[in-house]
Amino acid sequence: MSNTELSATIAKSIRDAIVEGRLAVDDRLPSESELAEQFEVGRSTVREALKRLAAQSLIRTERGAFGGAFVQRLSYADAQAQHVTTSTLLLSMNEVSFVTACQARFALERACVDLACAHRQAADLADMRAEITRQSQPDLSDEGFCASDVRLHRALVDSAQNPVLSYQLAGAVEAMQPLMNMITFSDRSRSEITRYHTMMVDAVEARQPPKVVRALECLEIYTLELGRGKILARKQTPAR
Amino acid sequence: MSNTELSATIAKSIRDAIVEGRLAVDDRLPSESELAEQFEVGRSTVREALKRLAAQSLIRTERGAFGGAFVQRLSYADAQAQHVTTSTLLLSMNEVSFVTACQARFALERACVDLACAHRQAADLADMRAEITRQSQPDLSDEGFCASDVRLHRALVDSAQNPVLSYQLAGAVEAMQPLMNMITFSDRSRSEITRYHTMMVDAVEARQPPKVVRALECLEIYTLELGRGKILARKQTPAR
DNA sequence: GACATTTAAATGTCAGACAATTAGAAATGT
DNA sequence: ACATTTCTAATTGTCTGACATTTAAATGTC
Repeated sequence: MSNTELSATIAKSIRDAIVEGRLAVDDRLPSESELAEQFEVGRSTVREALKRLAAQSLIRTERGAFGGAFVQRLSYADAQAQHVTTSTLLLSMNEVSFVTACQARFALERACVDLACAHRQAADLADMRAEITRQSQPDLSDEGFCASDVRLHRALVDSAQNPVLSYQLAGAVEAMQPLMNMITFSDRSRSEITRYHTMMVDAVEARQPPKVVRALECLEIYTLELGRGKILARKQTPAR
Repeated sequence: MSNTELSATIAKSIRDAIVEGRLAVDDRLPSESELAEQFEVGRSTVREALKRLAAQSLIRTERGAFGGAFVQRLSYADAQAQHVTTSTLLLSMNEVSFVTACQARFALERACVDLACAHRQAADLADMRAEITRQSQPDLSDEGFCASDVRLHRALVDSAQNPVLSYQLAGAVEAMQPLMNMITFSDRSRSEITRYHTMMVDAVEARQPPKVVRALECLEIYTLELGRGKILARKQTPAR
């Protein structure tokens, strides 16, 4: 306790006030000088605390007269961005096997199948079909293929029309992209994947959850197969 | 672009270096003074940037000679803590209906059923049964009941033996707790919930995924029913 | 060789200054 | 009366220099 830095303590104090609702969205915090007085610290210490909160999208700051720090409404987009960053780093900095990550990813994705079949709109289907078309272009780079893959799965998740679910799943799916980028896709594997994608979207359109699940399972098995040969020598501690 | 603060730019620059692997785990960053020179800014600006990174658990700082800022390995625990905070705030600061949140939560939880049945250990079952026993104590407070509920579901998720899945799901489940805490549990509803919990654990022990799913569905329906009457007047913007 | 002391490097904190930004008030012009 | 410009005050952003604190390593002492 004695070792804790003041700026961390102050950040925690303010964060608690926000989490517990004592500070509501768009409320203005006291100015930096006032906070410095209240907490009996220097202004720079307060500023470090505020930067910590800003890094978590808990506050935003505005300059000028009547500016200051305001409690920020955490948007789905911000929350998802943070989730993606965290998940990506977690995967890249720990010895996570390709199998474990893949298993988790597809298990999670299956979570949206029932709702997707129930609530999918024409626009969702169009989005997904558009990505499948893009994936069939022969001049698409590997990165482009992976990016399109992510967008397709993202569209599947969104078709459940549940923003909370989208936030959770899209984060998980996007975090897998760097791992997928390690795989080079031959013409053959591309067409195989696209075939499963088509199966999947057809089943969503037909509102047949078990068929969607089956397509996803095919994809999972095939992805694992593609990843198997791949050297899983991860790069997180390259030398020494 | 012209409006971006220097400390944010510097933080982004270092964050990119970490994400792209140019800085590996436990690498030491240059000292604050050296960074200040390199980026041609004052030391306080560098410090604000470092605090932003520290808030995301991307670095840790050590004091004293040969101290400094080190790239930190993001642990599952840290990642999950961040996920819980983010998810909780997302739910508390946006107009998310109880139904939407509940739907997402149970859809996600179903994602671990197959793996849980396949890989559950005796210890997992023991953990879950222990929580059920605790929930049957009549002198347990509502908060205690909810906390035990979270631990039970957490144990279910962990029994899949997939840390990536645990991280994702545990975050989602824990984030729902504040919403659940709004419900007061009568003796009758407690015993009803405990009954479903027992069904669920029995099915996991018997390795019968469909039965687990059915128990979870019962729980979801019953939870929704309990939440329905509840005033869903959310507190995020109490008075204007 | 074991223990105590000193030293140097680094972060943590503070105070004071100034620049940049911005909304609103005041002044000015028509 | 209204529009435009200028001024003003509040606030964040940045820099500088100072000092306190912490810590590992170097040095000294027995």
